[in-house]
Amino acid sequence: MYRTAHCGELTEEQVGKTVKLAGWVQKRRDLGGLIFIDLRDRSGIVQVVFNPEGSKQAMDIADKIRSEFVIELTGDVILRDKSSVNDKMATGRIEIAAKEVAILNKAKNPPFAIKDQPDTAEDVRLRYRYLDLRRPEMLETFKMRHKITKKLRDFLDDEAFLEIETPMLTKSTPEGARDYLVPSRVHPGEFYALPQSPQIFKQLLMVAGMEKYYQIVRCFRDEDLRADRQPEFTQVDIEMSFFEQEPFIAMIEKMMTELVAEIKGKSVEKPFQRMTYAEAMGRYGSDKPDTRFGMELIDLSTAVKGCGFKVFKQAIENSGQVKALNVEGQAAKYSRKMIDDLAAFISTYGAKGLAWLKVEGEGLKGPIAKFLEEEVSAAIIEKMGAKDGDLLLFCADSPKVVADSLGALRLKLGKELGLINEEALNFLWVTEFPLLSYDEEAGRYVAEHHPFTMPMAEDLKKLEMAPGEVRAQAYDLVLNGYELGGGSARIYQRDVQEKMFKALGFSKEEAEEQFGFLLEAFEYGTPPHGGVALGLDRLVMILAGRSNLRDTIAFPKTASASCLLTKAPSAVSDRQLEELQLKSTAGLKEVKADI
RNA sequence: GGACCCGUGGUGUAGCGGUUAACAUGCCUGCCUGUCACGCAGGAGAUCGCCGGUUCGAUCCCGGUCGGGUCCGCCA
Repeated sequence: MYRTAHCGELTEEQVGKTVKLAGWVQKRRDLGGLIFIDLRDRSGIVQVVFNPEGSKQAMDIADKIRSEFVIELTGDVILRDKSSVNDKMATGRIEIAAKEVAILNKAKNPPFAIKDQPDTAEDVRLRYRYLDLRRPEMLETFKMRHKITKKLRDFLDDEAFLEIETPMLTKSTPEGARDYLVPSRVHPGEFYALPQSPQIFKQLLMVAGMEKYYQIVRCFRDEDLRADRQPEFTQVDIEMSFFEQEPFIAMIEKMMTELVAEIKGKSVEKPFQRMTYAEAMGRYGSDKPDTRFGMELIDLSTAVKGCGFKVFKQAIENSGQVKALNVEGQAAKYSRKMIDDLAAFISTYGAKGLAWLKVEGEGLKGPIAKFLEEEVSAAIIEKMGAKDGDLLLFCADSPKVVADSLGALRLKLGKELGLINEEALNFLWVTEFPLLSYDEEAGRYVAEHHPFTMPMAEDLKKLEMAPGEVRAQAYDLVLNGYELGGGSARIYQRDVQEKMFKALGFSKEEAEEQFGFLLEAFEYGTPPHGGVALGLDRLVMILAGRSNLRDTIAFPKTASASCLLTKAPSAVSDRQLEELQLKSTAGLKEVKADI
C-alpha cells in the first residue's frame, strides 16, 4: 500500500500516528543537517522533516530528492513547535517526521514552477499541460467542474430525466456552423460530421417516447475561436416532451439556483430577470447584456431629429439612430486622446466616429456643442439625466452599428471604470428572439436559433409574407454577459416544419434529402417538446471566476485550433489517405499562389 | 479573411543602431539543525522566433514569415 493518508487532510488529530504518504515534491529546503520537504498530493501539501537522528537512510535519500520527484514515505505525525507553526499552510500546525522514504520516480526540472499565479506564458503552459494541471488552482477548477456536472446529473435524475448518448459520427447538415468532417472508409467519398449539437437526435428521442432526456455531451464547430469559444465544447443538453415554456424555465431556474447554492454557497433570487430580445438590444446593445452595471444606451433619435449637427441629422434621415452613453462623473478623467482611442475601439464595429460632450455646470461643452440648438441640448441633458462632470458618448448610425458599437463600448467602460461587481451572479432570460434573420451573403433568411424552433403562434401567419418579423418561442439564458445557453419550443408538426424549411429557402427536394427522416418521424405521433442546451465550459468558467475558457478545459486548443501538447492537427500518412480515397490539395494551393 | 499586441538564458522581464546583452527566479556545486519566498558563497546557462532588406555595423530600423494572445467577420 502506497499510502494510509493524504497530505492535505492531516491535522492535529493525527498527532502521534504513523502514516504512509505518497506524492510529488513541491519544494526541498536543505539546511545542511536538516532537510524539509513539502509533499504535495491532490488533497494539499504537508511538510516533511528529515534529520539524522530520525533515520540516516531517509536523510541520504532526501539529499537526492528534487522538485516534482514522486516519492513515498513513512513517518510520524508530530506537532510543530509553537515558534515554527506556519499559519499560511492548512497543515501548518503539524509536520511529518520521516522514518523511511523511497523515490518512486525522478523528474526532470520542470520548465516552470508548479504554483498559482503562474508567471509563465500560456503557450508554455499548454505545451506542458500535465504540469500546468498540477497547479492547485487548476486542480480546484477541475474539482469544481466535477462537482458541477455531478450536481446537474443528480438534479436531472431527481426530475426523472434519462441520460442517453447520441452519435458522434453523424450527418452533415447545411444550416449553422461549419462541420468537422470525418471521411468514411467504407463509403469512399462520403463523410460523417461531428455533431454541432445533438439537436435532431434529442428530438427523435422525444418522438421515441423517452419523454425526458439529458446528456452532458461534446459538441464540435469548425469556426474561429474566441476567449470564450473552443472548437470542441461541452453542452448540458436537456429536452422534454409535453414541454411548456414557463414550467420548464422554472425548472432550469431551480437547477441553477441549487447549483449556485451548492457550489458557491450563494443564494440567487428567483425568478430570474427577463427581457425581450428587442429590449436587450435597445437598452444594452447586446442580446446577452451584462446587467451587473447600468450605463444603458439612451435613445436620442427623437431629441436630435432635425438638429444642426449634420452627423445626427443625416443618421436619422437614413432611418438610423442616435444613441448615447452617460459615463457619469468621468468628464475630467477622459482626455481628447483617450476619447479618440474609444472612437478607434468602436470603429471595429463599423462606427464612423464617436461624438462626445462634457457636462459643465448646466451646459454642454465639446466640439459638437456649437451645432446643437438650445432646446436640443436641453432635451439631451434631460433624457440622459446628465449632471455636471458627466461624459456623454454618442453614436449615430444604423441600428445594428449603434447597438454593436455602444454595446461593446459600454462593456469596455464598465470594466475599465470598475463598475462591475465581480461577486454578482446576474442570471437573465432573453426572450422573443427573431425566428429568422436575413443573410446578405447567402441571399436568404437563416434561422436565428436553429431551423427546428417553433415560431410564436401569433406570428405564424407572417412566416410567408414577412419572415423577418416572426418571433420565435426561444429564450437564451445569460449570466454576467455571457450566453450560457439557449433553448426553445420545437416544431413537432410536419407541415409547420415544411413551412420553416421553405422560409429558409429550401426546395421541397432539398428539405426531403436533408431532413426527410425527421419530417417522416413527425408523422408517427410526435409529442410537443422543447428544451435547452447550456454551455458547461462557460458555466464552469464563470463560477470558477476565470476569464478564459481554456482554464476550464483539461486539454484545450489554441486560438488557431491546435493542441500544443500533441501537435494536433497533423499530417497523416499517404497510406491512410489512400484507404480513404482522399487526396490533399493543400500543397497544390501553395504552388498556385506562387504563380 | 481582416485589425491590433507579443516573441531576448529553463521561466519571467530589462535593454539598445556599435554593450563582455542586464536583472530576478530556477538549475548545478559547496557551506549551513527549524526552514517554509530558507540563508550564504561560487558556477553553468542566450546563435535576442525564422528569412530577407537597409546600414561600415541590426537583438534594435523596414518587409515578409512562423508561433502565441485579443477582437471584427464567422459561431443555427
